[in-house]
Amino acid sequence: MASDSVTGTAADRPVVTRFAPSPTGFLHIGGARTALFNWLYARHFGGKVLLRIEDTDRKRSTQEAIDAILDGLDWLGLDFDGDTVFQFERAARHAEVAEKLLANGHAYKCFATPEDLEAMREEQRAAKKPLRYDGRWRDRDPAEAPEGAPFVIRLKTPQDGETVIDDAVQGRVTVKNVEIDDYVLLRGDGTPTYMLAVVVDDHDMGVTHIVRGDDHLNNAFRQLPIIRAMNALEGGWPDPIYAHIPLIHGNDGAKLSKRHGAMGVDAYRDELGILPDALFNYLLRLGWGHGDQEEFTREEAIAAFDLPGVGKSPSRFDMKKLLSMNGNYIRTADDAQLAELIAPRIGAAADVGLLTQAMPVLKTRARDLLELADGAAFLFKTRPLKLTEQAAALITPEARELLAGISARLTAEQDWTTAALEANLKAYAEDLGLGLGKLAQPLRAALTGQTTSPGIFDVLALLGQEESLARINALALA
RNA sequence: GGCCCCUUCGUCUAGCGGUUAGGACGCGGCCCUUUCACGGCUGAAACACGGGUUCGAUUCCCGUAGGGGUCACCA
Repeated sequence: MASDSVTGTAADRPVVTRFAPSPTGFLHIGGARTALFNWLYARHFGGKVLLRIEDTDRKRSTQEAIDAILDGLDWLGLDFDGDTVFQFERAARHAEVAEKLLANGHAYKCFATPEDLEAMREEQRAAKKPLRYDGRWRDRDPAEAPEGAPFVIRLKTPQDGETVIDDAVQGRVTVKNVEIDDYVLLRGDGTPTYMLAVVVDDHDMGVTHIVRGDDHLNNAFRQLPIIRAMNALEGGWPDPIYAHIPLIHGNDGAKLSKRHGAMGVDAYRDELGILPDALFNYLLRLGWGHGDQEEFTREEAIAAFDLPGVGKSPSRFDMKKLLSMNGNYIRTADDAQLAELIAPRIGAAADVGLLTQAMPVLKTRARDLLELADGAAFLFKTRPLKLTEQAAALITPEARELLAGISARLTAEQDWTTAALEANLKAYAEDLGLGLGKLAQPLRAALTGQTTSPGIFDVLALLGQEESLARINALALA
């Protein structure tokens, strides 16, 4: 079973997961899915999900990015427990741990300059040897360093044996300890590196399960020695359970490009008109499966989600499928809510009441909010309507004559309902010995300016008698 | 290059020694139909390759190939 199951202790504690983005940009698709999986896992087991902003890179971290990430998470409906932790504020605690490691022989001062190290790497490259710190100060007496020379603190990692991680997603992974070099814990200016900060914060926050992208799998082997050293020193530092989830690639198999996932989730909302539930569901199914089920409510997702269902191979982002799923969600979404969502996209003329009324026939025709707004636009067009090229082509002299006939009948129509309108015009078509299509298409062009629209009787009913007749008469033969 | 990970239809996935290899997106056809959609039915489409293990491999093991990740005083 488990190698030296220090992991057993973390498994016995109530689940605590965390999402730890670095605020150097928006919340992208990969980050959103990592957040989602952490959230789902904690919710499934009745545990907690914590949020930590990894802002120790002062040059690249921005408030805008923090706001964008928080906003994106909120939009997706992912809520976090406890207060948000800002990593930079904890620098003193990180340094404290580094000092403790140093004082107890688990770390040491390294006086090598960046130039020394670059030269070292250059040699290694030339010799085609692995690039890694060679431990030149590991066993050297600090007294040999020039007086007052700057130094960093490096972790003294084990040199023999191997480290085994039973990853909840990747399975058992083994790395020889010689592969892990003595990396930097505390920089020359006394600030902590990421490698130190994550470990200390995860411990202090009580994180039991670390669910993150598998680009961090190698890091786990570097972080474990800190945990083990601290555990040896003061106890209470059990190995966490690791779950390294595969990354998401673009649909060409390469890294996410600007066209797809590299956009922030806010762009999915604002520029693509994606519903949060749809993105939630799509992301859930990207890299995770549960039998044949494709659609999940949040409750179902929480009930069904677990790590064994996460696949081990990277997945490609497929916009087509996202759109298809989004269309499914639009079709089942509340009419009034959809109306509120698209009204701003239509403009000042938009009327939420009318939009809500029209929504049942509009929403089967859209996969995203932009299409939905486009589809609704005819309702608010002002006369004279601008016809599309295809629509204009339908308005032949014969069609104008038909429109005149239709106008006469509809002017006399007392019962302006879809059913009555349908009966009326079908009878008319029959009287003329024409297929309904012969009437419907010119009528559609006159009413909407387009060749495609919801059912023609729905359009008439929605537009109302007065507006419908005005649009028809504008093109009917006088 | 070293190390680590991955490999079922084009894509997301189900499968956890014996299945006509299932579903979804996309694609083709048919039906519905006033257009476009929706919906229904239906078709084409996959176990990367080579060795083992086994009565039997998509499934277990080892290679090969391909893909990805990672090698900072960045996170």
